[in-house]
Amino acid sequence: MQKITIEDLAQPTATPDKTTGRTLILNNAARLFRTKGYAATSLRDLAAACNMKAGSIYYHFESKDAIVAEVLRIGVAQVYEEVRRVTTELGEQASSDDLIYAAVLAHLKSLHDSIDYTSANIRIFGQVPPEVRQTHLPLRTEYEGYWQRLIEQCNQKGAFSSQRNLRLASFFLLGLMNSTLEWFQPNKTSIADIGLEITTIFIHGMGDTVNTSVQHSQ
Amino acid sequence: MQKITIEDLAQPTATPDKTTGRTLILNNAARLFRTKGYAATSLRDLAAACNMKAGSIYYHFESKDAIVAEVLRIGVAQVYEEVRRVTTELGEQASSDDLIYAAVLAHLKSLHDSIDYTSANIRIFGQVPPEVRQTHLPLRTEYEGYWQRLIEQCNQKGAFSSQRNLRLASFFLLGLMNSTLEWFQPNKTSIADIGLEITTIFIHGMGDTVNTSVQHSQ
DNA sequence: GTCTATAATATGATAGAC
DNA sequence: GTCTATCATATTATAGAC
Repeated sequence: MQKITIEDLAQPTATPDKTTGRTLILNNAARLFRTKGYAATSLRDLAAACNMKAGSIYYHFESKDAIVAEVLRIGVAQVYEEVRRVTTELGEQASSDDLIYAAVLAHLKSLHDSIDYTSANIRIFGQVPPEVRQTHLPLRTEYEGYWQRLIEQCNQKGAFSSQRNLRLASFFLLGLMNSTLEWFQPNKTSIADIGLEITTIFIHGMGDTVNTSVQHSQ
Repeated sequence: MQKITIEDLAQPTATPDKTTGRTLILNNAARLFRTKGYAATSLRDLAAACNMKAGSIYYHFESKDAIVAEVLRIGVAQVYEEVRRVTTELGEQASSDDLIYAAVLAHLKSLHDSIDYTSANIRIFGQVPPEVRQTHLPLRTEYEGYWQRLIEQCNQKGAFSSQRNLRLASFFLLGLMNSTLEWFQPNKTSIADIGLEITTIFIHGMGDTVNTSVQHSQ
């Protein structure tokens, strides 16, 4: 569980800082949706944040719904791609501890690297117009399924007690990781430390008397 | 960990079904805020759900902010009171396993009993006007502190490895429990089973080879 | 305790100049 | 690619009848 460090996680799909029209609008939209909510973010607010006027936005997007749909998509796609990348890189023969730790760290790092998009996704998913939500749902479900299969793979390697409910376990782990968006403070504990703590508790629990889970895989 | 069952948890402060003015407005407001968000819920929507006209709401509340402030307060207070009640009832000499299981079950049951209020609280907290949020924050922080002290008590009884970060642990447990609001389906797994699974994983982890955590405390 | 009517303002979206 | 101006509609909140 020490092979992958936070420096090893590249950022091929990280949010670009480009200040051109479309990307600028999306970045500001993600931030405003996250902080103010979907309905409370007016196109005048958004335009002002981009140093534009409201009418100009319609050159780049056909509607407010089109903007929020793209913000939602990016919020999942960034994380999904990164988690898939590091787990694929580890390969089939990796240990369960290594797989889970790498996936947890990739999810957490990506989540906080693109925090405006990922936090907006989680916060406003339930608020967007039903058509937008229905269009977005399959991508969410697909990513949840990716984690379910990851947990099942680890189970088949004998990593878990047969008493555990695997469907619940993947919901627990995702919910736990995503909740970091609401309380994480960079100056208190690093993402790498939080990832290690989450992995350790998930596999061994709070009461584990083994020295640490890091030494576990050595 | 078998002493407390889901039937033992009374509901002294559960949301009343009264259809009188003020309570009717609050119940409908909680439901609409939860499903549509804060800004997207208009006072016309709310009045229509109460079979009223928009103007009539101002007889019961002085503003939309006053309504949402009360919805937020109830969302935390219901859960807080119930968790405090069952942990106080168990007393100081209870085992760590019993304490955590009872608190987890009380939190989960209360969360889903008053789901419109609790889910609204979690979903719209970040969207309400800053003054409302600041007024509500101390109650949230106090409840989080209650869990931190509970975890610390269990730690002093020797329940946890000294390697674990107790501050993170309470955030993990709260985030994990609250995430059930987004995916819980009553026909798949009961709240009691989810509570047992959460407690077991939190204390012993997914890889625990002990038969079950229930037999643990016998 | 609920109604109607209305004031004052904000919203998403469009049309057409530059 | 951005602007101004505007349409049609929706919003919170108030005043006063019943």
